[in-house]
Amino acid sequence: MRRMHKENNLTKNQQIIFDLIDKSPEPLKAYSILFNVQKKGIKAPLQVYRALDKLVEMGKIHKIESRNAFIACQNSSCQVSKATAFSICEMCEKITEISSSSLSKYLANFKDKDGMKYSKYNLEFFGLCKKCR
Amino acid sequence: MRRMHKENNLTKNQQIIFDLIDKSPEPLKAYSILFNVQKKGIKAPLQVYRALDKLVEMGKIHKIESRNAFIACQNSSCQVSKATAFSICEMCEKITEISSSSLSKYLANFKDKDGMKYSKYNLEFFGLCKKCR
DNA sequence: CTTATATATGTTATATTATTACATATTGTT
DNA sequence: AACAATATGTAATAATATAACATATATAAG
Repeated sequence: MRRMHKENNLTKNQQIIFDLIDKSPEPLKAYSILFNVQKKGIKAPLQVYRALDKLVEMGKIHKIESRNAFIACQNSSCQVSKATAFSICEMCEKITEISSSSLSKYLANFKDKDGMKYSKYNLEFFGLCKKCR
Repeated sequence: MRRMHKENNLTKNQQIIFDLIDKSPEPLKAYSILFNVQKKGIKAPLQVYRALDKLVEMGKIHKIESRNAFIACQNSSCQVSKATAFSICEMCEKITEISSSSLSKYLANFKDKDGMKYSKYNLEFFGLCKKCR
């Protein structure tokens, strides 16, 4: 290996796994990722989960919590993901990252009754997409 | 058993599991629930998951997706839960249901770029609670 | 360049979370 | 009483995720 992570470069495993997720039209699950990268030498679940953790941390991908699946960041790529919102079609499972500045402003400034402000949030909307309606 | 679910009554297993979650100060995980209700005759994971599914469907409890844990509804109890928001302390894991009419109004009326409106949402905020700050 | 430290990888085993499949029982309705 | 719908019981297994430990590579400091 030439070098590891200078600046924001990805390591070998991270790159392999990011590429797969990034070119996928739909969110991928950890073991489906594992299956798809075995030919590239990634053999164990832990290797996948470690790369996923780092990629999430960097904001390159997001986890769709209600689906245990991972999707490449579709917004301001490569930023740390502290504020995520997704649209999920309950029929066809099409999942899209929502990019709405009014929504993100509203949520970033939201304070609860005790005045607690939050450093991070994840929002998942459910409904029917155009096709499925 | 005398009767099952007339009106909104819970069945035997649902009641046992709801009572446990309702009196718990913190969200409970499925297998911790299972362990705690084995003395009451509920022996298998599936019995727990089935009751949990129904209770979520009825809005008596909510699932905290990022934690795979279940919490009793703390808002308008016993309504179908289509709109949920939680506050999660990343230090002590204290989790609270957020009850803010402005937030719920904002989200219930949110439309994305394509004009898509949603029938359901789940929002999880992360930060540090009062004690942990 | 060499050493130290942090980060990444490889590997095995195992823990945790959730569902499939099938049989039986109870409820509410006709 | 007969039926359909819902709930329960049980065993097996699938799917998701982490612990523990060894090795390798990268970056920073001397």
